[in-house]
Amino acid sequence: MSQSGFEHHDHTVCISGALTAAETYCRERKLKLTPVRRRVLELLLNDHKALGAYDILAVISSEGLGSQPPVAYRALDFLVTHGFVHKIENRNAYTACTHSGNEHTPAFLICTSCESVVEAHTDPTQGQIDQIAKQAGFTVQKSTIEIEGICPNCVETPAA
Amino acid sequence: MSQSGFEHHDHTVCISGALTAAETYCRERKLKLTPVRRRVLELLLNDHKALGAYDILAVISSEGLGSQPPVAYRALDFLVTHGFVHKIENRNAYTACTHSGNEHTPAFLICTSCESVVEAHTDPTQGQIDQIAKQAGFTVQKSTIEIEGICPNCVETPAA
DNA sequence: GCTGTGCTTGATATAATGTAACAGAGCGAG
DNA sequence: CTCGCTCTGTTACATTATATCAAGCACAGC
Repeated sequence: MSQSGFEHHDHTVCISGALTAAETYCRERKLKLTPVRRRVLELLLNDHKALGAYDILAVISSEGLGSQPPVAYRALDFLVTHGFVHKIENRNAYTACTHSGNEHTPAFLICTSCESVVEAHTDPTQGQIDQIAKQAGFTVQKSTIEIEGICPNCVETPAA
Repeated sequence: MSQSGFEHHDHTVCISGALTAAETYCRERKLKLTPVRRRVLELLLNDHKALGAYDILAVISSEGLGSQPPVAYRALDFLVTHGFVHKIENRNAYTACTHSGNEHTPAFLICTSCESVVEAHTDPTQGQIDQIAKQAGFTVQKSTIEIEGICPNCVETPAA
């Protein structure tokens, strides 16, 4: 992984790293990374895009892992709750967390051309948001930061 | 209006100000602030909360202004396109813009207790987001910033 | 005044996204 | 071995959003 997140990288490392991190995390807390849950996480790790719940359902269903919407939504709930996956609100879609394990305030860069999603990070104690909240006497529980635009790859060669 | 946005204020001024601003804007550009569109804007101005499209539809329908979903969605599209209304993605709901007319990068403070929504503002040239985007070579088109938490009124008296 | 053009609305149907609720399966603790 | 827990299977439904085509309406130009 590099600084920007849009560069080429050894993606098999991305996947296996995140999977083993998830396995470790679950083992430590006696959570069950069941076949459905694991498979959904794998699917989302497969590339840095956001998949809709029904896209995911279509795949796991074709693999005999459950064919009804609740199966997909339950797996996603689990993965989101434990921080393995984030929901991209403005797409109604889900993407694997690329910083598993850490507490974080993610900010997503979403390319409107190739639909790549990169998870960046803000320092919550540094930003304007925190200032604004403080000034307003507002206690922050959760931040959703989603930035749409054109990624460096698509500036050069649209829809890479 | 004050700095934080959660204080009491003369809300009739809020409403009439935003409405006349919208009227002026439309007159200048020969846009049509038709009865449905105007009424939807009014509804959203009525209080600083986010309303779902079907909440809005229920009201306008009861007033004889159109009873099918596309009526509400079209009015909302118009209002969003021209910046009179913003969509709150994590609620699938809509709220009136309280800074009509200005180009802006809004950040929403959403109280999970009373569901109030306050529109704050970031300086896009100042924040971490801009830095992150620059570093990644990412061209920003649109930002979605939604902060959930507890507003100052609800800290004192829950669910005010 | 007519007429054509473009935008707005009306209306039907359907797609996409998300949940409630309950029954059954599997597994570990006692 | 059985109780209790979590996870899964399944049915049914709720909510959010859009595609499509027909009809109205206003204004520009003739």
